[in-house]
Amino acid sequence: MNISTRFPVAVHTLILLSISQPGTATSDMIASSVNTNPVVIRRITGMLGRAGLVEARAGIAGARLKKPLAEITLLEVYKAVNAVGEGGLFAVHESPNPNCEVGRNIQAAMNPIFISAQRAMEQILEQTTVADVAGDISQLEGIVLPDFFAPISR
Amino acid sequence: MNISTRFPVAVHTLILLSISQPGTATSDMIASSVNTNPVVIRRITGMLGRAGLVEARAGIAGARLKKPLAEITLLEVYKAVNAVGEGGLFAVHESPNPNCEVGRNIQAAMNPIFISAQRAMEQILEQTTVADVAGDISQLEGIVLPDFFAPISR
DNA sequence: GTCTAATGTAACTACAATGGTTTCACGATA
DNA sequence: TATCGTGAAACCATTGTAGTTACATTAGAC
Repeated sequence: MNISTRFPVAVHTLILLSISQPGTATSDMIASSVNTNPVVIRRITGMLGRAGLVEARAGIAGARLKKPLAEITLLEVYKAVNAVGEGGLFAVHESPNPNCEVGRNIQAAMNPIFISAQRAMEQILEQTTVADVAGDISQLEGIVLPDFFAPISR
Repeated sequence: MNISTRFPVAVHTLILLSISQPGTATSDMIASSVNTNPVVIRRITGMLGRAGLVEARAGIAGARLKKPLAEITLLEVYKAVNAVGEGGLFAVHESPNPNCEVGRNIQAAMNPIFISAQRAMEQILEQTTVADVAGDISQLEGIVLPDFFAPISR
């Protein structure tokens, strides 16, 4: 499995909110840029709102940023939209056999590794702000990229 | 979402294979230590076999390790069981609007960050071998852990 | 005050991945 | 030959995601 697209969509949304004139970035407009349904956008702005990153009120067109993009790290966005569920990035197999030497210790032995692996990933996200991503977009604008739509490879 | 339990189950399985007398670690026996169904174990040993980590043949009880645990990194196991699917750890929202300045660049701007975040996580897994986990289990054995079954917290 | 537009939210659907289960053919060995 | 174990297919329940419809509520324009 992979991490929810809510995360990149939320970043996309925040950038649109920052570069749009107040009141113009409606969920309809954002949805057409993201290429999804307006309700999906509202769900995400709702989560961003509960995390204190934006302020959106019923009836008022367009959400408002509560912080400049330079003060919003990707990690904050990732956590705001609950990009990885409860229990962390790695799942563990529940209730292994306590009568087996391996079964009764495997979780305690692996948990620290899972935690540090997840933390290493999140630290990268913490080092980048949404403003950095927006800056990259400015730089990219007008430049032809040969592998523009290339999927993430490992 | 989170990473498949196939990963910890595969590590569990490899450790059992290494400490068991040849021919005794059947999928039934492993399943009872993991607390799952034997077919689930066979699915995983099949993937480990295709990755060259174990050798399992129909009719012969118990798979055989093809490498000592000290030469198997957690990253190899993680890749063997396809712990994160195709396209990488992070999903991207497909086909954003190419007529929007943000839409047509968001993927190119975020991909490098996604790749390095994923790589940071995988590097942690690469630094640990299955033998390290088995060693931790030996050390833990007999020691009472207060939060033994504590879930991963973030 | 009324109308329009936009949001928040609930409910439903389709889809994919996971993990559990049953079943059966086939190989190995006593 | 009988038994045991594996490989593989098929099926199912559960879960998370994303898309969609529908509707109540609110703000602002007229």
